[in-house]
Formats: sequence, C-alpha cells, structure tokens
Amino acid sequence: MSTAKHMHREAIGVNDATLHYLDIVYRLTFNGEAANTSEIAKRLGVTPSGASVMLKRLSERKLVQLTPYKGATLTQQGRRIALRTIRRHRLLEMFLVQVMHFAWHEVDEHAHTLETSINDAFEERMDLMLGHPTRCPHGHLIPARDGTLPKVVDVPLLDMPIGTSGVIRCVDSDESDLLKYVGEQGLMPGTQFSMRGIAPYGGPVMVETEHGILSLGLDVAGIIFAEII
Amino acid sequence: MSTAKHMHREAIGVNDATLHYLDIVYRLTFNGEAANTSEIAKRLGVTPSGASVMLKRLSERKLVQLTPYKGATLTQQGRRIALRTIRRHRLLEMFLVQVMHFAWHEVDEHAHTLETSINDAFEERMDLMLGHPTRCPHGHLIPARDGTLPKVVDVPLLDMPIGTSGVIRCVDSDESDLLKYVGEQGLMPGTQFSMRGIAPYGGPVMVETEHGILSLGLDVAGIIFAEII
DNA sequence: CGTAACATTTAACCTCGGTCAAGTCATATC
DNA sequence: GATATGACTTGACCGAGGTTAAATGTTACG
Repeated sequence: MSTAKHMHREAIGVNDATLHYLDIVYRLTFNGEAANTSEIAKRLGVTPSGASVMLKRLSERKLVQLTPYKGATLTQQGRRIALRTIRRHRLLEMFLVQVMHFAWHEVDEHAHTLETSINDAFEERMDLMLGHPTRCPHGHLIPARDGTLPKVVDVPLLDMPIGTSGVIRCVDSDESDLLKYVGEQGLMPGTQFSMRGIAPYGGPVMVETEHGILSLGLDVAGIIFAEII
Repeated sequence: MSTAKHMHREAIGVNDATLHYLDIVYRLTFNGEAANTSEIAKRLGVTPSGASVMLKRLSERKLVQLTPYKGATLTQQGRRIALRTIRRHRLLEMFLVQVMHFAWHEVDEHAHTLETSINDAFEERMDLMLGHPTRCPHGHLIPARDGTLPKVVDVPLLDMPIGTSGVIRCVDSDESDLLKYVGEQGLMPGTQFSMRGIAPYGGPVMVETEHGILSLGLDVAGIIFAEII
C-alpha cells in the first residue's frame, strides 16, 4: 500500500503494524508501569515470541524503550506517534457514532481498522465536522494534533463517597458486550446519578439515576468514571 | 491486521494487495481486451516483474485467467471480488463528497486507501445514508452488492452529432488536476449542454452550457460522456 | 539456597509482496 | 527468414512480520 498520502506515517516511515504496537504499548503503560511482552502479544493476537522480536525492532527505531525481560515503555517519539493514532481512533469512534449512527459498542473495532488508513485531511475533516470534540463516545480524551491531552481527572465511581452526585464522564472498556449492557442501563457519558452505596464483599454498587435505582456488579462499576457535582 | 471482521475478504482470504490487483485488472479489461503486465505494474507503482509474479499467484488462486506473454483477465470469482471493491470505492467517493464535503477531484485517492479497510457494515451504512446511489461523483456506475451493474449506456461527447443536447453523465478520469479543471468549467454529471461543433485536426470541441460557450481540447472532451435528450 | 514454574528471548523457518538482473518470447523490420 | 527490439517471465534475493521449538532469565517457594 502506498504511504505517500499519509503524512503522519510517511514522516517517520511507520506502517500499520508499528502503529498498532505503539497504540497498545501506550495503553498498557498509561498507569506508569512498563508493558510486558505477553500482554502486548495477547492484545495484538500474536505469539509472545513475535511480539518480542517486533518490540526489539521498535526499540532499535527508538520508538520504545525496552528493558529485556522487564517490559517496554514508549520513547518521546513513540508516544507522539501513539497519541496521533489514538486521536484518530477516538475521532473515528465519535464520527461513527455521531455521523454514521453506529452504536457505541460497535465502533471500537471499526475505528481500529480505519485508524491506520485515514490521512491528515480525513482526520481534520472529522474534527471539524464534530466541532473539535475532546472526548470519544466512551469518554476517553481525544489528544490534540500536537499530542497534548486536556487535563481532566475523572474519579472512579467506586471512589465516590455515598450520597454524592455526579455525571458519568467515561466508561472505560473495549468489550463490546459489556458496553452494550452498560449503555442499556442508561449509563453513558453525560448521565447524572447519585451514589447510594457499595455492599461489602464484592456486593453490588447501588446508583440512582433518573430511571431509578440500579445495582451494578463490581465489573461494571469498575469501568465507570465520573465528575462529582 | 485482523481480517475477522471483513466478511467480503475473509470469505476467500483476500488481502489489500490482491484487492488492488483485481481492481486494476477489472478496469483494464473493461473494454474486453486482456490487461497487459506492464500496464498493471505501472498503475500499481510496481515493477513489471513484481506484477508478473503476483499475477501468476492470482491465477493459481483462480482469480485471474492468465495467458503468459499475452495478458490477464478476471475469472468469475475475480470479477465478483473486484466489483465488490469497486462498489466500496465508488460509495466511498460519494460519501466523501456528499457527507464529508471533499471536492470531487480529491476523493479518488482517499477512497483508494479506504476501500480495502472498511467492512460490510460500513459499506451498507454508507449506501443507506446516500440513498442507494447508482453512480459515483464522477458518474461511474456503482455495482450492487451482488455485483450487478445498472444497464446504462453513456454516449461519448465526441460522438454526439452537432446540434444535439444532452446531460453529462460521466467524467471518466482519475487525474485530479484534470478533474479539477473540468469541474471549474462547470462540467459535471447533471450539467446540461448542447453540442456546437468539433473543429478538425484535433481542434477544440465547442459546447454550450448555461454559462456560455466552452471550447474544450480533445483530452477534456474525450473523458466526457452524456445522455442525449 | 536450590529448584520448579513461568515469562521472555533466540533460532530456524515461513509467507507475502516486492526488487534487480538475466533469460525468453513475440513481433516489426529489413 | 534472420534478427533487433521491446514486453514478459524467471531466478536469486530482500525485508516485514509472523510461526514453533528450544534456550534462557526471573521469581516464588519449600
């Protein structure tokens, strides 16, 4: 495939595979820890040996910082590229939902295959059509063109004191089924709610929305982040 | 790249390169003649030797019918796949123009890189949003999902008798600059005109539209096809 | 502390879609 | 009808991104 029209990629000679590796490493290192090989491999649907070799190549190209047997983090350069891909991914998700009316649980996989194919003009056009959105349909932040992220701190639902009210800002999962379920409960970015209680021993989390009181399993509650109001 | 979500591709295990070869072969054999290796190579930006090897592989996979030293045509199977890709290409062009407001001379290259990345759902959604269009922005016919093409015969502008009137139906070029120029003259599908004359010895073609009389070089006139009214 | 269990890397190999150089075929010309 | 010319194919090779099997590092645990 020609890369001549993909400025973002052409500038550094990056291809699909590289972009997907950087993307995964970015997400796995978001918490500050190095990403381990097997996890990367698993997410890419590749054997650990394959991932190991590829990571070594990426480290030779100064896109990741690799400590053998320990894990990988992104270099400055790698992070720049990853953020650009993530920007495209999230703009695409937004586009697929807002413009093409796909459901929010369908768009991740779609966006994934498209994120390495679109070019600068397409990216900018989406951004424009969507009014420069700052979050994707699930509430993840959309990096700016220059790789900067808005400074926002969403608080985990599970950390919210009982009695407080909030607005859902992010539902952090890429499992389509889970997202579908959560959406069906009316829990999406923008939904207002108040925290009613958390039962001990993995018991359900009780949350009140305009539709009534919901009791959520920890797996569900754990992916929800909110802004306290 | 995973192909699990690309039913059209997955069904037969086809990848980007294959799709692009079939696409080109389809276009080069549209006139009934076999496509020759060097032309295919040129259009794909590849050496003739590379194309030769690839064509052999495609013929082993029964996607093209290859007569060594003579040329290639598509098999039934190959044509089916090619038409599907072309459907996506033309729907994408339409989408890029109608929904994303790109100019008609910008969309071919865009559509080309996207045509192998989108999946069935995306294809169908575009089709729906666009109201099941039968032609792309340049007027080429959009094959149906099953590979059938509307039966329409556009007459070459150059074959139109002097004095006849018509509506432009297709501007058949993939050269961005040329399309841009033609568009600036107001000559696009839908434009009404009447034929004024063709000067001999490669002289210009005179055509009258609502904006006045235009004189067109043969290169320009040669890519215009119309319906006589 | 030695070792079992597991994660990671390396080695040898594969396929795909290319390249270049050399050889082969088809044809136009004299 | 021999031959020059250009199109086409073949052969040897390459790089990317994989695979499996074997080797090696790390860690937990009795």
